[in-house]
Amino acid sequence: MFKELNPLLHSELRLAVMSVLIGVESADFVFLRQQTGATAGNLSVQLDKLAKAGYIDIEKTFRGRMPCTVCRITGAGRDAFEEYVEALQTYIKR
Amino acid sequence: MFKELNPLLHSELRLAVMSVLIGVESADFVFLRQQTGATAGNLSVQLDKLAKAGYIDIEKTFRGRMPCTVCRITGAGRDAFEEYVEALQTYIKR
DNA sequence: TAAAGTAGTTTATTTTATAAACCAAATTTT
DNA sequence: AAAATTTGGTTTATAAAATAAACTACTTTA
Repeated sequence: MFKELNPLLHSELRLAVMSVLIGVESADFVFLRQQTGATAGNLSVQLDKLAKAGYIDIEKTFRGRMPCTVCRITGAGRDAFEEYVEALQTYIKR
Repeated sequence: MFKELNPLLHSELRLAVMSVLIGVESADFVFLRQQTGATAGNLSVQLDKLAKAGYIDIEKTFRGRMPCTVCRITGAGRDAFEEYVEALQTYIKR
């Protein structure tokens, strides 16, 4: 009847992040913050969770001496997102 | 960019309940349990939340001497569900 | 009449989401 | 040039949420 919703993606902020990342080659912390409207603390925590799940890669570099966090979606992330959207359809399609 | 997801509907079980109720005139506790696969405790709590939000009406009657809880979606519930689905589109449509 | 099942509710626990507080470096103000 | 502010984050604390476990009350079955 209803497919299970991956709890890692069933979160407003993490879903927004994935939604941004699926459409771009990469996105840095500041860009993700702008797009999602999240606080830095919340974004930092949720990015870590996505990275630990293997859904995104996080590259921490420096631009000059300022930290710069660049994120990319992984293949597993793409798959999980697609599966999540399919599962959602079982709840919302009439 | 992203529309806010109504936190009352952004919950796997409550969303499943609403999804069932939107398609039927009414549904009792046992039917909702079957359709969603939820535990009785969890279902009871989540039904209360939906009722408190005005998204469903709960009628507690008896069938013989056994309790019987009948649920119906309200107009507000229908509206909220529709808005939630629209908000979701901003996250998942490519 | 004891055991098991039905239809739930209440309580307790674990997870989660989120904000607040913090840190280090850079920039701006006085 | 010292002090205050901003930038780009991380860590910690707290409030809210989901969920299961325990419980109640009644009924059916052995």
